[in-house]
Amino acid sequence: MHSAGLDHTLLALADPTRRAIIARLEAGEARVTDIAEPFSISLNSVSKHIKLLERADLVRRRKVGREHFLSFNAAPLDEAARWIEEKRAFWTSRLDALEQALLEDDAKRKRKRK
Amino acid sequence: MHSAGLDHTLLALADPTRRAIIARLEAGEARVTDIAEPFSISLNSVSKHIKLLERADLVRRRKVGREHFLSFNAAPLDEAARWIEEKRAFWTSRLDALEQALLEDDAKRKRKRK
DNA sequence: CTGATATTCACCCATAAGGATGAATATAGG
DNA sequence: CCTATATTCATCCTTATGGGTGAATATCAG
Repeated sequence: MHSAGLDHTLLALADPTRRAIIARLEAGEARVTDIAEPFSISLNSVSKHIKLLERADLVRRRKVGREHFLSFNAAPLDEAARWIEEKRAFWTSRLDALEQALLEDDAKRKRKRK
Repeated sequence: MHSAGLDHTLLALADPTRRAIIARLEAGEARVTDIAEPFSISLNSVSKHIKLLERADLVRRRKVGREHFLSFNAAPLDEAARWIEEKRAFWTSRLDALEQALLEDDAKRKRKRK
């Protein structure tokens, strides 16, 4: 299976703290300390969340001296979006088919009634 | 935070076995045994995977006698797709801005050269 | 060199995931 | 009633999350 990347991406997104970190990075690069500031958890815990995000390649790290600047990388979202949209498309077509069936049924009833 | 649903949805999707189960359900309703058949893991393990999918409301159960018919419910995908697409959109606009900057830079260089 | 700052590393803890096995429950079919 | 089938429940094991604390490392500022 070619799904390890997708596994890591979806798992990384399946946590509110990590989604908040990503949202924070939309405002631009940030250091670990900056990212940790709004959260009530320890700096260490945030560091671990960042590690999971890096494993999924959703976050990139640029070291300058003792500071680590993190940035968001949206590329892995493509595969995730593709998978989800494929399932949604399938379901939409299903619903369309159901609607079609209902319309045909309706038409049949009308024909009978006349 | 209103994210428990999203947490469950993304976590449920972050496993190849569960994604395969969903793919299987595209072919229509299936019993637990039917779903477990292609996998090399125990029936019990599959039962647990289904439970996670049900927690995320991605799978619905219809009991008929001793048989449980599972079906796919795409509704939770909407919220997941919305979140991901929002981040992708942000990033796309970013890339557009970068491209714009590069084009302007290019134009400037051309002007200088003439 | 010394002290402060930025991060991680090494552990510890609790809980959950993912797997297995064996027993329990419910129902279908003689 | 009896047996086979469909599924779950109760455990157990291993590994991974998500959190914490304290020490180690690296770098900046005097």
